[in-house]
Amino acid sequence: MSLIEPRTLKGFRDYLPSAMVPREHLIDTARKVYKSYGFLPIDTPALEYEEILTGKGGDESDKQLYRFEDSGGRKVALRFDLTVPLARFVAQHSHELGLPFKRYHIATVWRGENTQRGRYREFMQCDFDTIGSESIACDVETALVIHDLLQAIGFDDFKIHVNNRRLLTGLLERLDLEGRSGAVLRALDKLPKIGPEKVAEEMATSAGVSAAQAREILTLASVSGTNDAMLAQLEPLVASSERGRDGLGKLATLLGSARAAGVSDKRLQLDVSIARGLDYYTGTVFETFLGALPTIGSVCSGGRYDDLASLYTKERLPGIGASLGLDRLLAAMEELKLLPEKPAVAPVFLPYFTESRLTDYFKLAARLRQSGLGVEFYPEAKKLGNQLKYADRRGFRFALVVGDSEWEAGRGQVKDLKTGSSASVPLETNGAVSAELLAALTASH
RNA sequence: GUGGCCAUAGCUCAGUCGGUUAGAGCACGAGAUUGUGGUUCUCGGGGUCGCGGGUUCGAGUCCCGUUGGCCACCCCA
Repeated sequence: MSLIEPRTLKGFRDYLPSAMVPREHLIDTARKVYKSYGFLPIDTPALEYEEILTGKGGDESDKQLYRFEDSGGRKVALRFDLTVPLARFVAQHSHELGLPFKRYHIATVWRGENTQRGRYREFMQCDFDTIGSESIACDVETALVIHDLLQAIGFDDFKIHVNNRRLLTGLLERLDLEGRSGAVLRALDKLPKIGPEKVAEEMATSAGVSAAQAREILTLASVSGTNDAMLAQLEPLVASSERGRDGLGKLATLLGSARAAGVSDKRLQLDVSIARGLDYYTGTVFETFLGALPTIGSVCSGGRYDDLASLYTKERLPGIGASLGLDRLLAAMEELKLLPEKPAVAPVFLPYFTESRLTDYFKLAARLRQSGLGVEFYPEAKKLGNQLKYADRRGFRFALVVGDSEWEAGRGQVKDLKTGSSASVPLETNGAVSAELLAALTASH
């Protein structure tokens, strides 16, 4: 009989413990940061009616959608991001939620696009959004969450690029290019990659922008310097547009408030050229780059949208949020060797030494766990050397060696696997785990 | 979706001009005086040379297709 070749689909991955441990750690960190700002968890189905998911996002996301007919003949699709399901969710439940509604959502999404380093067809997003408020306070808070998140993950060298789309839409309005903002923005997004001339070319072909118009747009986009200097330079450029002035004012407030909250200008940078691909952003936009690995792209992106759920409800639901690119971030951390080689395990390793004492080992391990210590008991009474080798490879900190003589003496040998030293301590006092044992097993260096 | 490069052991790779039983390091398993790991030494298991077809007396090696990976474009986390 021929065997079935074990394999996974292109762009879909298995996660071994060495990959899963840092992954869970990252998710825990994100959860902790989101909660510290009052965001609440939600979840939605992986599968939605196709019409829910195809309504927005344009041709490009439609192409990348995994869709099929279920056995009941319904047209369904796998969610492509967490924002569209959020829109549906809020439209459906807004009366029970209360506004403003702050949620986070950590879940898998699927895109049938070509794979690349850090880019898969199944990947996880960690979104947080604030729905139902247009206050600039939410924009500030979004920046702070991104900042805290990256810092909590352990990055020191990163930069959040921030912009406001109203700057540009204000200018486009004045240039009578209002309807073509999407194409202009996409071209502008490539500025750092292909340079101003190519961008002007692309704007001419894709949006019919004249050379003079392109010059104005590029002048706006090429403003540089410190945040304060840029704000000053931008002022005259947008002065004639109310929308532009509003965008600039919001940026100034955002930068000032973030600074007051302790975010240094090194980490939050006004960048007029970032625009974000998706058309639904209307105000503040964010992209976050790692100083050590800018080529991997943005690891946390988001922005403000003023009509999140208009496809599903007549209620007006403005919002702002961002998404942490978990897989991209993990790929970056792996490349930068920020991930531990040995996954963390239970702190205490208990070798199975005296075969006839099985129940005693279980009793000892159970007591230690009740005292709050993680304990792994080796399942086979193999040679001690082999068991210690196993413990060493897994990265255990302590081995509690208890053999014939130890059982008889009522004492255990606590071996520090890092230093190789060991100490003999009593196993119990008055029928409970002895204080000496607990102390020896929780000692840290 | 378009284009380029690549595919040999679990991993990283060597394999001459097309020639005989396809190699190394790491990893894994066993052992080196009875109950002490990380270093060392010995031995061992593990390969449809991604898959399918073709050329040839003969293909890991050349050709075509296919699948997968990487990279660029597109798009995006």
